[in-house]
Amino acid sequence: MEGVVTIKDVAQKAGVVKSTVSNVLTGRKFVSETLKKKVLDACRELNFHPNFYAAGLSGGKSDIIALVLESNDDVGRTFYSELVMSCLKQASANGYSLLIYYSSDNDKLINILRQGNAPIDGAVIMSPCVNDERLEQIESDRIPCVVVGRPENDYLSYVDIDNKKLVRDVCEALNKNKDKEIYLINSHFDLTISHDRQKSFAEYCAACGTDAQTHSFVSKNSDENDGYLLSRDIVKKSAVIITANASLAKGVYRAAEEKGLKVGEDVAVFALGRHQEHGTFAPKLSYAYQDYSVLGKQAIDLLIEEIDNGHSGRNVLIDSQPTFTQSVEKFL
Amino acid sequence: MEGVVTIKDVAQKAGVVKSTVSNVLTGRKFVSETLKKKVLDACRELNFHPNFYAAGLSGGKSDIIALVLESNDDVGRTFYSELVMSCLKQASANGYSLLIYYSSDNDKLINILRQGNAPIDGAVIMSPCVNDERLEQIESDRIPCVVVGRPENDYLSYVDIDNKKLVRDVCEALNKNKDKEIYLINSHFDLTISHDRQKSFAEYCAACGTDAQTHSFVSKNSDENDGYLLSRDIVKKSAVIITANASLAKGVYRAAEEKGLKVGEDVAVFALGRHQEHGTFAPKLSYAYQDYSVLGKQAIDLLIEEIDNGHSGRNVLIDSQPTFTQSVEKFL
DNA sequence: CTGTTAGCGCTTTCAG
DNA sequence: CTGAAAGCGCTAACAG
Repeated sequence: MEGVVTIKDVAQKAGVVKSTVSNVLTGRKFVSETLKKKVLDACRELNFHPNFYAAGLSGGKSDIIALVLESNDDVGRTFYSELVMSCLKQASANGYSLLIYYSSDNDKLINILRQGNAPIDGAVIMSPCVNDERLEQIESDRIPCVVVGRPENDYLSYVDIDNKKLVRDVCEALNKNKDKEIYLINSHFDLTISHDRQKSFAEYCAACGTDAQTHSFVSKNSDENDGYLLSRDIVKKSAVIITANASLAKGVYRAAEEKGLKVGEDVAVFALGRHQEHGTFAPKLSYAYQDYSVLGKQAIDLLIEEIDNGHSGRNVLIDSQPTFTQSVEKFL
Repeated sequence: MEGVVTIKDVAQKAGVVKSTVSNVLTGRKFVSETLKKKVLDACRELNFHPNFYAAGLSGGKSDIIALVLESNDDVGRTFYSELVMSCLKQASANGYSLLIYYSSDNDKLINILRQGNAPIDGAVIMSPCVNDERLEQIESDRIPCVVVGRPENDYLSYVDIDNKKLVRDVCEALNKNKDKEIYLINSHFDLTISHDRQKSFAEYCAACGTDAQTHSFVSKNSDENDGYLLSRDIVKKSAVIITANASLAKGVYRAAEEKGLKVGEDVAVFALGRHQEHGTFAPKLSYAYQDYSVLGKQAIDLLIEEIDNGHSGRNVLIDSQPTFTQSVEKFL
């Protein structure tokens, strides 16, 4: 009784033929109750478990979802770990295991997405991985994919923070009477997130009769120094400065201090992206919390939908709740 | 040029036969440089990528490591997430992807470990999953496995905190002059960790001439109430009470307060297991930090060793550094 | 409703 | 050193 137990053994034991066993197991074809029971009993007695590779080779599902992460960016552990854990939880809740690819080899990462190259039914991809034309090449025999963060390509579904709404909300909240000078210090334009924010900001400016051109800036490194340099000339009484992240905001604080302006009182500062504390801010920085748990969960849900029903073209935008604290206190 | 590109296509293009391509790709047999180049070129031109399932079916490696978690216990997210992230990092560093199974179906979890039932070269298993005789059944055709935490079975390698050393160190540190009454409030004996701690404590008692029997207790629920009930009769001046976890310690604090005893001064309290803040303790609780990052990393290392060289029977014990603070202040 | 047959794409004998 | 053929275990046509 040694060696691997195959459906052939089960078939013999149950007194049927291989395909009947297969039909019982996959449930794709009707089999009489009597035979079904015989087969199931035989499976149990022989302790049969189907071979994963063989099933996959002949077109079965793997019940595995991939999470594709690029390991180049150091974007902090807590960030990834929240996404990973929420994907894991949601995938498991739906009967899937989670296979995590974490590599800096973009080529390798992309090849995973081809049909049959990896034991997966679909993949959730962290945005940076897909800024690549090669993805387009394999469009034909690609497995279902969902991207976290809006990708440049328009043929992939995605889940993202609703950045446009966020920017609009923040602008409106901090410039209720449209009597303030409002500015956006954006991150580099390689990121689609920057485009979305810029666009929304421009729309807001248009509605206010403000010149968006002179009121928005693109930062190269998105760091404190950039924030300082770009805000130096614009910080003034009654200015609202919205930055792409907390580091840039830090620079704005410095510029304000240099001019003897009080953040929260003379000038409002708000960071659009902020996940955890990046150092301390006095007065406390207002920001929008990026909830990667929700992103992960929604991505898995959307992916499973695509696995089951094919590409829907549906995308999911998630509301990001701005937290208004000391740094905008007098502007609310 | 459509459809899936197989080695057959590559062979045709390169003007050789299938097996030659295979030999070049797997490198298991010598092939002349000229042909090798031809084949490799053909692969590149056709953008060939081997089919994962087919390779697996014929005995190839998957370069995937499984992490098997049981989802029954609510043992806090931070706990698992540290383990997951460290395994992910270490696996990736060695060219492996990490496939996470997170289920409450112990049966399903165990079947994964059979050869060919899942696309994995080996598995890291969180301890609770393996307390099961069924594992023994599949001993013959099981993939390489490493357990985090000492399993009951002696045929699996494992990585664990060195609990024996920890208990000994703590006992010695808090009872330098052997003039204190020292107690152990252990967790339930289903856990091998409790056995290890008990054993070490008994050894220490023997060396001190203390009766271990009357100085150690088994808690059923390992919660605050258990800690309170079990310690009520033993808290007294100059008592050292070591608990299995922070919840039990909380109960000891309560018992001490009830008797008007000061923790850290009249009575020492130390928690062997503690990963993060479980509420606040005043005075601050002394405890041993369980570093799951190290456990994960070591588990992966050991597993890869087994995948490469077969079962070594080697286990890894990790030092846990006790942190002595206010709750044992006057006992040091 | 059940049984036969032909592959899935790859590795691996075993002859040339 | 290279080529033909067998088969891994399963599913999916198709014929009974």
